[in-house]
Amino acid sequence: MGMNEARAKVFKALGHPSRLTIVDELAQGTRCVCELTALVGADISTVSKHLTVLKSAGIVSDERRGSNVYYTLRMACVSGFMDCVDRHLKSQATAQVAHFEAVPA
Amino acid sequence: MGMNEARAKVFKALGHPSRLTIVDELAQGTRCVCELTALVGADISTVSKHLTVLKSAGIVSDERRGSNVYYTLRMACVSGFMDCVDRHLKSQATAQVAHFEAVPA
DNA sequence: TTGATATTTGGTCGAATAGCCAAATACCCC
DNA sequence: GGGGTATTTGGCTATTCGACCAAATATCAA
Repeated sequence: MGMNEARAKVFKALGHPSRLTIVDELAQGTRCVCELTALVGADISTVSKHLTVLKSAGIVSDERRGSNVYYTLRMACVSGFMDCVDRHLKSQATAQVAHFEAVPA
Repeated sequence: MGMNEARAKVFKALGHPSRLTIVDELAQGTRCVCELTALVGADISTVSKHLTVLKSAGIVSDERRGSNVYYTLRMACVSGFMDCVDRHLKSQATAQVAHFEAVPA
């Protein structure tokens, strides 16, 4: 797999609202599938597949403990980039407002 | 658009090898569509559509000068995260090798 | 205006994604 | 082993994506 293909796989894995919700939660600590399912609010099989995507991109790891499977965030720097994206989105929103306000009524 | 939907749009836009190639190049400076097309090696209409995706995610901006359109990277922190992803991919590769080597011949 | 170059847009088609349900698997407790 | 809970996997459908080609648009120069 080429350099950019490997990178793209990571970004692609992060490119879904439910998966970002999961990553945000895992940034707080390890969680089991049932907890994440309750959080996301989709079918458990859907959440399981989202977790498979994150895992195969190397963003999370899983570990079975008894009848539960726990997932852990492995790419801590994701949170840092998330902050960067948020700042950017906010500044865009501001620019957008400024643009509208610049149009005479 | 919800918080995580907006974020996801950014990640999704970055989740394609050709678009990462473009972003890497634009990190070096502004480029016209023709330069990026040569770099990516796909049909110019395909590259144009990739640029539309990046632009609508707010990652790049465009500006026409004469008959050319120039694109500029607007989300500088992408490069920082790219480094983080690369470090992660490298450490995974190392772990993978270690895992194989741990298996007796 | 005509012709040439640069870029975007519309159309089509095959591949990939995301969701749900149902079935399979894993583990625990009895 | 059998039943119950947790999770994954397979199958199906609808939607989205990505690539190309062809046509439209924009700019420039003659």
